Amino acid sequence: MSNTTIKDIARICGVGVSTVSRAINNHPDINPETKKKIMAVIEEYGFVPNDSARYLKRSESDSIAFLVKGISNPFFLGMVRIMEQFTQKKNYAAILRHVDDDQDEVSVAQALVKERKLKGIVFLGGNFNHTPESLQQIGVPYIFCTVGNEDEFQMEGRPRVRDQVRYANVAVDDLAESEKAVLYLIEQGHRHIGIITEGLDKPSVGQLRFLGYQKALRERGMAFDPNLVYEIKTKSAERYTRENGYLGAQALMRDNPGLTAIFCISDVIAIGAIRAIIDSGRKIPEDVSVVGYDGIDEGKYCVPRLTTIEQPQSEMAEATIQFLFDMIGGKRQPDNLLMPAKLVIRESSGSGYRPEAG
Amino acid sequence: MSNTTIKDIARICGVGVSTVSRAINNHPDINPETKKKIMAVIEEYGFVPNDSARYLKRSESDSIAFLVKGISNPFFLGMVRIMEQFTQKKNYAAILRHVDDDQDEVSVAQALVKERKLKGIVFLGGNFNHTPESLQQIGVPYIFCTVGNEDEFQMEGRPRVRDQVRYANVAVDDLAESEKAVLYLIEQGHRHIGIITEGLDKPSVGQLRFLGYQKALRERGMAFDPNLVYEIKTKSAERYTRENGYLGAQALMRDNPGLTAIFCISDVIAIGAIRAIIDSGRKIPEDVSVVGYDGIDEGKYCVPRLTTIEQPQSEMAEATIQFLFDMIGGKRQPDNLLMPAKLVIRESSGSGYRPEAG
DNA sequence: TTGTACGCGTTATCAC
DNA sequence: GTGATAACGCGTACAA
Repeated sequence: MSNTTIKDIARICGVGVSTVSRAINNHPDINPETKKKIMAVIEEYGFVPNDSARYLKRSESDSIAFLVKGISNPFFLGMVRIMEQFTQKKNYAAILRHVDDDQDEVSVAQALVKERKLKGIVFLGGNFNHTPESLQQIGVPYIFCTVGNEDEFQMEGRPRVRDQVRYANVAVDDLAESEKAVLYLIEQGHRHIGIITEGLDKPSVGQLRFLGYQKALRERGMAFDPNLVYEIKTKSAERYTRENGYLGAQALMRDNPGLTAIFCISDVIAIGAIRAIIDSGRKIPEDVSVVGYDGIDEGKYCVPRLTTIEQPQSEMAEATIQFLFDMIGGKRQPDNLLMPAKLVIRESSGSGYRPEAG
Repeated sequence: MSNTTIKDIARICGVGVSTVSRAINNHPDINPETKKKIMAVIEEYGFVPNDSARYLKRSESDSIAFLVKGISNPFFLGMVRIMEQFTQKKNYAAILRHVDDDQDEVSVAQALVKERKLKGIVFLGGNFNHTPESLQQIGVPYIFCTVGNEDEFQMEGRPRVRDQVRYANVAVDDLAESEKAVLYLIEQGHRHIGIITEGLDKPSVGQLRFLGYQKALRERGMAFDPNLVYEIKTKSAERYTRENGYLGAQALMRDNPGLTAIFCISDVIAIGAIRAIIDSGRKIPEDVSVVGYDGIDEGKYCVPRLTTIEQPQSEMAEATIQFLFDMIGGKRQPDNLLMPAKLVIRESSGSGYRPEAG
C-alpha cells in the first residue's frame, strides 16, 4: 500500500509519532536504538513522508528557486549549474523548475513562495512583460537574469516598470552588443548585411538586437534596407532553430544578390544559416560572412567555426546568485547590472571587400 | 504581506472560507455576485492559495509526472513535449521534473506520488539500476523510456530485475542498432573502425553500444583491436560532449594510422570528432567516415551532415504515453517494447576502400 | 527520552 | 447559496 503514514509507522513500532518524526529528521534527542528500529520498519514498509504536509507545517526553509522560461536552452542550463553549486555552498536548497512559454513565471513564483517558503528567486530567460503589481506581490527577493531588458523597448509612452518597482536585473546589453557585431562587419567592408531576427512587433531580445543592427548602420551612414531583414514568424514556441536560420538565409540570398554578410540574433540560427549558404554553393567567409550571438559550445565545433557575441555565462551566473544572496541578507538593493559580452572572431567571418563586378 | 490565507480573504469579504474556496475552484453552487466580489479582493491582496495545503487535502488527482534524468538533453525534451500534449488531451495534468545525476529517480517518484497523488510516471533517461523492492514501492503504474536497458548487460550472474518485477520499458535496442551501424561501415569496406564510447565498466548505454560494435566485428570475422577503442572517462556528469568527441578522435587518429572510420555512441560526440578530423587535415568522408547515434537536429545541419542511427523520437514518445495510460486504465500489463531505429546515411560516411599504399 | 495534542491552509461534508 | 467543521499528514511545543 502506498498510503502509509507516520502514524502507521508509529503504531507498528509501538512509539509516538513524534519519535518517528525525530528519527526521520535526524533529531538529536532520540535513543539510537529506538531510531534504528524505526528506520528498519520505515525501510520495510517503504514509507515516504508526504512533502505537502512537511512544507505546510514548516514556517520557513532555506531554499531558493530557479525558474527557467522556455525549455531546453543549453545556455541557461549551464548557468543554473553554476548557481546551484553556489547555493549548495550557502547551505540552501535549490529548486529548479521549468516554466512553459504560455505560463506566467511570476505566478509560478508566487505559488512556489507560498508552497515552499522560498527565500529568493532567480528568473532565467523569457521577456520582461510583468506588471509592477505582480512583482510587488512576490514577497521575497528576486532577480532577473538574461531576461529581455525593458529599458530600450519602444514602449509607446508607457511608463517603465523599473521606475515603479526596483527589481534586480543581470543581463548583457543586447542592443549595444549586437551593434558591436554589426560595426565589426561594416569595418570588414561589408555593405550589404542581412539580419535574421524575430519578435520585432513586441518587446523581446530579438527586437533589441535588431535595434542594435539599425543603430550600427545609422552610425556609419549606411541606409537601412528592409529587404535585408528576415523576420522569423513561426507560430510555435521555438523560434531559435536551425531550420529558421536555414530558411532565413535562403530568403535573404534570394532577395539580395549583393549580400555579403548575415548577422543572426542567435548562434543556433546562425548554424542553420551557414548550412543554407553552403548548400547554395557559396563559400564562408569568402562569399558570405556569418556572425551569431550567444557563444554556445556548438559554435566552437561547427564547420566553419562561428564568429559570435559571446555572453559571459559563468560571470553572469556568479554575479546573479551573489546578488540574490546579498539581497536576501539585506546587504544590497535591487539594481540593474549590465555585463560586458565579447566579440569572438572565428572562421565564419572575413573581409567584405569584393573584386567587384558591377 | 505574503502570508495571506483563505481565512484572511474570507474575513475581509465577510463570508465563510468555504465560499472563498468555491470561488477559487469555480464551483457551481455560488452566487455570481459573491464570487465577483471575492475575486476582486483576492486580486487586490494578491492572494495565492498554498499548493501544499491543496495537495494535502486532495485525495486523488488526475496527473502524471515526467522525470527526466540528466539535465538538458534535447532529445528527451522533444519527447516530453509530445507526451505532455497527449496527457493534456486525456485531461490529465502533466508534471515535469528534472532529476539530478546523483539523485535516485525512484525516490523522487515515490515522494511525488505521495505529494501529488500521481496516477502514473514516465522515467526518461539515465540507466537502469534499481532494486525490485524500490520499484514495487512506487505504487502507481510507471514506465521507463530511453533508459539503458538491463537485459544485455554483463550482470555477473545477478538475477535480472525484469524476472522479479514486471516493469514497462520502451527503448531502442541499443546493442542491435549500433551493430547495424558498424555492419554498415564494414560493408563500405572499412577495416579499421574506431569507437568513441563511455561507461564500459558499468551497465550503461555506452556499454551496450560498445557490445554491438564488438558483435558486428565478430560477425564479419574481424579481429577486435583494443587500440581502436577510446573510452571517455571524464569524472564530470557530462560525458556526451563535443569536447570529448574531439579528444577521442584525436587520440584514435594518433594511435591508428590505418583508421578509416569512427563510430561514436552519440551525435554530439560525433560532431566533436568531425571537427578534430578536419583540423588534422583529413577529409570526411574521403579519409575518415563518421557515424553517430541519436538523430538530433544538429546532425542534419552540420558540415558535413552526419550519418547516424536515428531513434524514432515521436513514435517512442507516443508508444510510451499510450502504454502508460493503458496501464492506468488496467487495459495492459507492463511489458518490454523495443522500437526500431533507422540508419540514416548522410554526408559524413562513405566508402572505406583505399587505393592502398602499404 | 518519549508521547499527546494542536495547528499549518485547504477542500469536502454536512447542516442551515 | 452559504457557513461551520472535520479531515489531509506532518512537526513541534509541552507535558510526562
